[in-house]
Amino acid sequence: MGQDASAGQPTDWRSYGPSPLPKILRGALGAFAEHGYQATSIRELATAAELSVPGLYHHYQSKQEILVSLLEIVYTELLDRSRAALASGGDDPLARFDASVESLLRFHMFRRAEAFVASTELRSLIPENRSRCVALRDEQQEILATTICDARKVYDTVTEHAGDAARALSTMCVGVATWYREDGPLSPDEIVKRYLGFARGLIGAAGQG
Amino acid sequence: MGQDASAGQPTDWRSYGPSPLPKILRGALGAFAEHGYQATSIRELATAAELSVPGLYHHYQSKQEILVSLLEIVYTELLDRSRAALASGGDDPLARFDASVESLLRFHMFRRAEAFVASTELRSLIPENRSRCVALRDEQQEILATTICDARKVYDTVTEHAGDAARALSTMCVGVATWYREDGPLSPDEIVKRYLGFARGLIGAAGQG
Amino acid sequence: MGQDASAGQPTDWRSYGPSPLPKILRGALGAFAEHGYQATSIRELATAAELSVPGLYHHYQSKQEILVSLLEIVYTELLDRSRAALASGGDDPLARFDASVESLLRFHMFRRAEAFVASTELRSLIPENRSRCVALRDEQQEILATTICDARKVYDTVTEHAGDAARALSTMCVGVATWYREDGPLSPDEIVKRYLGFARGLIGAAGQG
Amino acid sequence: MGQDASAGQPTDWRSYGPSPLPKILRGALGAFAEHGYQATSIRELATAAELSVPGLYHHYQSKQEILVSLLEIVYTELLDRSRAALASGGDDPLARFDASVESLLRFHMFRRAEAFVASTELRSLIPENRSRCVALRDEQQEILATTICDARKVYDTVTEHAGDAARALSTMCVGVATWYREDGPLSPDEIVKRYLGFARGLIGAAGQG
DNA sequence: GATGAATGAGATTTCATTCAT
DNA sequence: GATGAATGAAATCTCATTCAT
Repeated sequence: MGQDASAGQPTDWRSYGPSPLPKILRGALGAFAEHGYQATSIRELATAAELSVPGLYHHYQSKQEILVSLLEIVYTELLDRSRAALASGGDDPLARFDASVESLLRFHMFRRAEAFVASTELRSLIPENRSRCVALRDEQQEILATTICDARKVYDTVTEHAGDAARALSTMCVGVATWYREDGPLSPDEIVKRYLGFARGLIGAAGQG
Repeated sequence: MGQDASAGQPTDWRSYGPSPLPKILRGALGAFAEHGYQATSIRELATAAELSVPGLYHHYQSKQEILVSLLEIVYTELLDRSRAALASGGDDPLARFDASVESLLRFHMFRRAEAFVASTELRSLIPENRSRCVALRDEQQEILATTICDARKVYDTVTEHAGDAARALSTMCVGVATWYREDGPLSPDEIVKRYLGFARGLIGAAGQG
Repeated sequence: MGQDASAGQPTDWRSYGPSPLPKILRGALGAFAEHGYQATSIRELATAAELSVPGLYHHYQSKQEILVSLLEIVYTELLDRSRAALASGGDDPLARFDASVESLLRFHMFRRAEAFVASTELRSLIPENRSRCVALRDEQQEILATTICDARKVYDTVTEHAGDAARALSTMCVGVATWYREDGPLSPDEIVKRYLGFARGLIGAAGQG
Repeated sequence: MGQDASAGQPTDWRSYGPSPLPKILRGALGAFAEHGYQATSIRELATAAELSVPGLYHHYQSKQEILVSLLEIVYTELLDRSRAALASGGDDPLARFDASVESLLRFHMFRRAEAFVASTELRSLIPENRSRCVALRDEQQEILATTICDARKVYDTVTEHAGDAARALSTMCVGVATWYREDGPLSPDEIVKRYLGFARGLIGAAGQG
């Protein structure tokens, strides 16, 4: 109850299949991750999508539209998973906090390129598109701030500055996308473990739970 | 008392005057911060430097050279200040840790644009230039890792994974450059205070010192 | 009495119903009138015709074919009406001249867009198509030249240079399509009256008839 | 006195040297006259100017700017010559009328391509540029209307509709640019003579002077 | 060092047209 | 006839860079 899939949402926020991006966006993702949006030409995007240049324009009106489409999908998936994680934490504030952080971490490992591009290329969006994506990102961050606040209440540490802590914590987790490699020395589970330690310490809830 | 200048290094790692960049690099910094390296044209750089285009080429051989010159200066200043901060901490491991973090934070506030461009445009360097800059950055991070390790030894928390913690901590502090504004609601001192709290918690040394 | 239809020709060269163009050509006419042939895309033509792009190609083999089809219809209608007008003038040379001019004028008011496009886009036709249309136009102009010549004979003014006069006169009437508006200050009848005055003066037959 | 050149104005409105256009505009003129503005590519313009494409952009910011620059020069020369012609007519209304018409005619013969492009490509200007050129053209036409009015007063023909007559007359003269060839059967002087006949007839002042 | 002029290469985008369904 | 997808060619324009003066 409550964990059954509703309307195509990911049933399990911990499980990651292959990225569900359409071919063009998958190709664009790779190129943007490698050289950045500005340094990626339409030709590269077309090649990556195994299309001619006008073929690409048949699906998207502009390079900018490709970027927004990609980022909206990414931020939406992140938000969906964050919500699912939050819900899975039940009533225990610390469990909810842990789940939120873990979700953020896993996303930045299993959707490494997506997350990396989403954070580095926000600046490449035109204002209108950017604000839509920033809204999604902020909503996600708000979840984190709330769980921090709640967790701190229970363990009677300071409950102030939850927003600052959320931003710091978020930055820390987002940074994982910068260096994580599937074939690196640490397994995702191990990374989650270590970072959860960092995270609890950061909010002043270490040693508990 | 420990503040004596050594070899032209900044006497006080806490004090920031105006950025000592040559005019061309100062202009480039602004442009790169605003639009990114790729999206900035040589003409914009020349205009920002109040120079003609060939005049600019008189000083730097290429756009790439402008970027690498800028980033080397920035990373070098950061490293110098980190070393000075470290030294100012004397023999107390926790003081050394605090100083390292504080130095990192202050740099990302008072050299906001510099730090932002240095981290976002590393990718725009050609491999050879990039590795030189990465080496400087890594050296700075190594300082942090060492202080973490030392601090933990004293407070008998885990001494493993200091590298991970250093990376996480570093990411967190670097992120400050993304949002800090001189006219924002928080003073630099206040930010330092809060983040030092986060930092100590993160490495498991909260409540001490 | 002289108004009997011959071979589907318009009975009355003075009366104008809605333009009898097929839908595709009507749409093309509007687009060509507004932006010109070169600046009009096949997609615009398809949209204007409420057809898909391949649907449009089902009817016409190319953009060029659309243009030539349109222009041939227009020049043919103009020629037909000129002939009808001429015939309606009976044996009176001046009446024949007046009718020719009036017909030309009315066509350039009531088939304003058609006439405008026909004259401005002749140059956009490939040579083969152009020569067919030019032949039709020249035939029309020849009618005018003949009536000028005949009218002058009667009123013993110079009968030379009828070709020049025809061209000048024709240009003058064609120009009406450039500025005439249905909701303008002058009624078609009023315009005809004034221009007939100009025309008679031009050929040296003023004050007569 | 009065015929000496003042400030670079053409001393004699009847005499035409080679067109004083800068090389780029001269090349553009030829191309626009041949294929029209829309059908002329930047590459053709560059080739005609014996420049590379970016070389062309060094001098003009856009294709549109090339067109306006050209048209403004053309309309300005036409207006200057019209004023000079008017002045040369002294106090005699008919002489002033004749001079105005003759000036218009000569311009459309000796600046054939210029005049042709100026009239056919007005529509290719963006509104702002168009209105500037239209203002120049209208001023020229206003001169014609005034002379018509004055001439008619003297010969007690109708003085109404001078604006209509000016437009009709102007159109007629402009049309000369469509067909005039230097190596054609008629000399400029001969054409002027015939068209002056047409013009006087058109305004109802034939047989006089 | 400033200036004006120039360029090869390449950017994004649009074109007319076609084909399988 | 409609549709969606595709493409080679070409459009306008900008880039980093260079050179003579």
